[in-house]
Amino acid sequence: MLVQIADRSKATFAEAVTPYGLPVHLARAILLLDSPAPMRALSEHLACDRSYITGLADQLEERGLITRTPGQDRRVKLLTLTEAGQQLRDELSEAVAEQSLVLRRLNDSEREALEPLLERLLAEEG
Amino acid sequence: MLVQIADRSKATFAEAVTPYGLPVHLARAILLLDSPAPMRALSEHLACDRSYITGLADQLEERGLITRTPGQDRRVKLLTLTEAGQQLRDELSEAVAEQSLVLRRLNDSEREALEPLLERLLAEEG
DNA sequence: TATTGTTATACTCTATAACTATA
DNA sequence: TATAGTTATAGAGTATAACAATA
Repeated sequence: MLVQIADRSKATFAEAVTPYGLPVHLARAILLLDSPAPMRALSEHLACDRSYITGLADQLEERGLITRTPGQDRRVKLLTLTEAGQQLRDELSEAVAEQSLVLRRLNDSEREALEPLLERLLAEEG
Repeated sequence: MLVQIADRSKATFAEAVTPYGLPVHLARAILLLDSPAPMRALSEHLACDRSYITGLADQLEERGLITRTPGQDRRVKLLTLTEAGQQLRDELSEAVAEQSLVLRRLNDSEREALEPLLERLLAEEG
């Protein structure tokens, strides 16, 4: 059931996001770019290789949604949302929240009951 | 969180299953073959194309785990577990249950609390 | 005509390995 | 020497399209 729900949540996310013409991973990346972040950080959050982030960043840059700016450590590149990126991020975040299964199907007290259970499931071993 | 948990559940499933030398999809197929089923049914349960099932069935057949038997409708082929397949299915099902996050991390009352919430999340629209 | 399964092929996603530039 | 990002390439996984047999 958990896997089914997660699959649906992913599908729901994809639906919420496609009107904006963005592949899922680009949308996830934008939502993660709350503040400028090194590409390495993205690769950890998205659980993928750094080389894959390069491709995502290329696409986001082509669409004018981010810029790459060098960090204090000059090996690092910070991905920073442009103004268009910021705006899109706000819209996405609203659209995703609206469609969210958890928000649509459960009321406050149910969500409060669900959360600790999920936390236990996610807790580290031991 | 749901997505994270599901990803971990999938990873856990994969770990439980690899000692048996089976790719995840073959293992899932075997577990679904509780009783002989048309390939079409598999493709729906696994949410993939029929042409992909052909490949899975080929592999399962090579390993001597299933046979293809024609159905009453002679277009249909029923996938049926061989004796070896049955046995492997039993072992798999035990191994998977043992590793399950939900069984390992939650006690009975917690599982009872979780289930109705998940059911609401999965409920059809309306 | 529509459906089941098959075949061949092509595409998408993602990782690996080798590279550069810094540290 | 180790790390961040890049590049080119390869592989896994999966779909599409055309087809044969049956309904």
